[in-house]
Amino acid sequence: MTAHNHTEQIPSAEQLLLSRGVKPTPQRVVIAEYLLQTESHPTADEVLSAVAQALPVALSRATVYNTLNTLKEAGVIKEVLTEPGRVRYDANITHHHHFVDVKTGKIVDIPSDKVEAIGKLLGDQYKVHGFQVLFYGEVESG
Amino acid sequence: MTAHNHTEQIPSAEQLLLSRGVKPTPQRVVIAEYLLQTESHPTADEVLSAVAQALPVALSRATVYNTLNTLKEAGVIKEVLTEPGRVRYDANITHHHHFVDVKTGKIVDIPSDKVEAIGKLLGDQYKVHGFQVLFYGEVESG
DNA sequence: ATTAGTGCAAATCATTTGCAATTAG
DNA sequence: CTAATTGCAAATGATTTGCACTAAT
Repeated sequence: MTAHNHTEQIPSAEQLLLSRGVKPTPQRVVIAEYLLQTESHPTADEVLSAVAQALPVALSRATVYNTLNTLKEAGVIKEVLTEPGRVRYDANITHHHHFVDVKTGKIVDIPSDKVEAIGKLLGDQYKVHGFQVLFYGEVESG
Repeated sequence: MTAHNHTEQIPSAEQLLLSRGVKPTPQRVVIAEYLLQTESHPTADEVLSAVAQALPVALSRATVYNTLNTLKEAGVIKEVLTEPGRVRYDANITHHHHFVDVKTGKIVDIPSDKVEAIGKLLGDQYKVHGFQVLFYGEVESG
């Protein structure tokens, strides 16, 4: 039950970009909208093909990369490293972790509070600024 | 106080390869030896330049990649993903985690038992086969 | 007009692959 | 001789960059 009624509480992608100091060009808005509504942790290429589809505007590969980097630097999205050779993106910028379903390859967000305790497990010779957990396993379909 | 006396308890790289069913060619032995004695989590390129140095044998980039893949598949080494775009390698094949020192970029191994508890933190809708923690912070120099 | 942003094509970087030459059994 | 391994160079895939073009102030 996530918020997608008609009385739209979610800030528009455009407002989000503005609030982060990123000029909301049509390309950027479309990419941000796509990332905000998917849970698929897409690569740059996946963003391009998904967005090239229902396309209200032309979009080049270079712009996808530019935009992803701009959004990342502005804190609108995060990089996710799960496999060698490609970067995935996630519009969930809350501190959280990932679970890779080894059967389907699906990547599921795991909220931070589930694994919060981790930050305290290392001795005090380590100052932990943050951490990132990548789980591998299977998610119950039900 | 790790084992590096002269009464060498450590199996030779050659024996290690044999025990894993990998034919110990000179190139493979040299690469394995290098990985076994470093804690630097090198990339393929770093392996190449390090080994090209004190070189008892010629070595091409392709062979470095071939060997790293062979050793990985044989379970002699592990991949470590800490940054986009490149793979690092670790001859520590015990189940463990990593700590990236944000000041120096150094990557330190964290033994599994320090964070063991993590596997149990998710609810039972997740069957956790394994997990990988990447810490960011600072290590006390002392 | 000036500046930021886009798109194309070329460049770069890490990695892989095809294939001929080399080595080991 | 046969099979596996190496090395070179070309190919590939992801990402970046140079630069001319366009849009917005």
